[in-house]
Amino acid sequence: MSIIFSRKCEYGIQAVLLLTTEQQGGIHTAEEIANRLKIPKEFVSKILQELTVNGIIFSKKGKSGGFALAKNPNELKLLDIVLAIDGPDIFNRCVLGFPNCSDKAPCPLHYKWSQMINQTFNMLGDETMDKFKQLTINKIESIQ
Amino acid sequence: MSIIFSRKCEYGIQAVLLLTTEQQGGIHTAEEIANRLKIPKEFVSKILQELTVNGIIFSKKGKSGGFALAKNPNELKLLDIVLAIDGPDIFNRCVLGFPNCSDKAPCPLHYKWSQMINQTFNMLGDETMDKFKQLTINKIESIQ
DNA sequence: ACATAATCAGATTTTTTTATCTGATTAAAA
DNA sequence: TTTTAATCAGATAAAAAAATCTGATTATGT
Repeated sequence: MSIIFSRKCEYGIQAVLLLTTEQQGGIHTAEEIANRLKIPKEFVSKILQELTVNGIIFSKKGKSGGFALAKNPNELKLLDIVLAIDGPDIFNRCVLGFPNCSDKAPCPLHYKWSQMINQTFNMLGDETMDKFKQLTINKIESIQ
Repeated sequence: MSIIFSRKCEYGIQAVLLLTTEQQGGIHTAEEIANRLKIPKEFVSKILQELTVNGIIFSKKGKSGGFALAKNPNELKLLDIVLAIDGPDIFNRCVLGFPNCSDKAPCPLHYKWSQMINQTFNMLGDETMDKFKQLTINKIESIQ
């Protein structure tokens, strides 16, 4: 199957979106996140840890602990989440897998693709956060 | 690692591009294709078979056999190749993995993403074939 | 007709990704 | 201070994708 993001990355983005729908400081446990998104708890725990290490979210240990957004959602870009989870490969690697693809020796998709990548992966910055939140809330509800 | 296309799909696209750089009817063996693209021969053989079944390329069996483009390159779209190898999943599946994502209940990336998909996956139709061929030749040479 | 060189088909192995398990550590609440 | 409920860390298992192997079939060229 062709995929765009790894499963890990999909779950990570979903989790961040869920946290985004809450007030700043609204804290959720890994189990709660897993249940609402219907994804494996242990797996999402690992991903939440990576997001924590990379400063996208923060974690509170111990009883009544959990996870919450570290940044103001307005400053958050999709780029940051993907970088935190899967690293820079998706941006460095040629979309068709040609090893020497570059601006100077571009593959047939090179220009359109990097244009698209820039547009898409910076999107959480220029969308208004209200609209974004609303869409996300709809989505979370539609899962349940 | 986040990827865009499966490895299988990448190899398939690369192989078709290689065939595109030849005159219509120019035939190449799986081994030749594997060597020029520096990808595993047995794996690309399988992929070439799938492309054959789906009518993207045709195969000639026996001695002096091999593979060649089945269509006029002008009629060929990236979409066709991806569909032949990985099926329609990439177009049906939500980019963020939300199970109920649709036009009516869109995920935050839904609209931008489908816009991008349409632009990108139909591209081999509206690019002029000469330019496309030139880019591909550059690319193949830069690998070696 | 025979040898050769290719595709084709299916099974198997290896590697990577996804998912699970176990236990340690942390901190709040009783 | 003890119990409880959470993150954290590392090992392991299961599933999927990528790669390899073996042999059969096909058709060309000698």
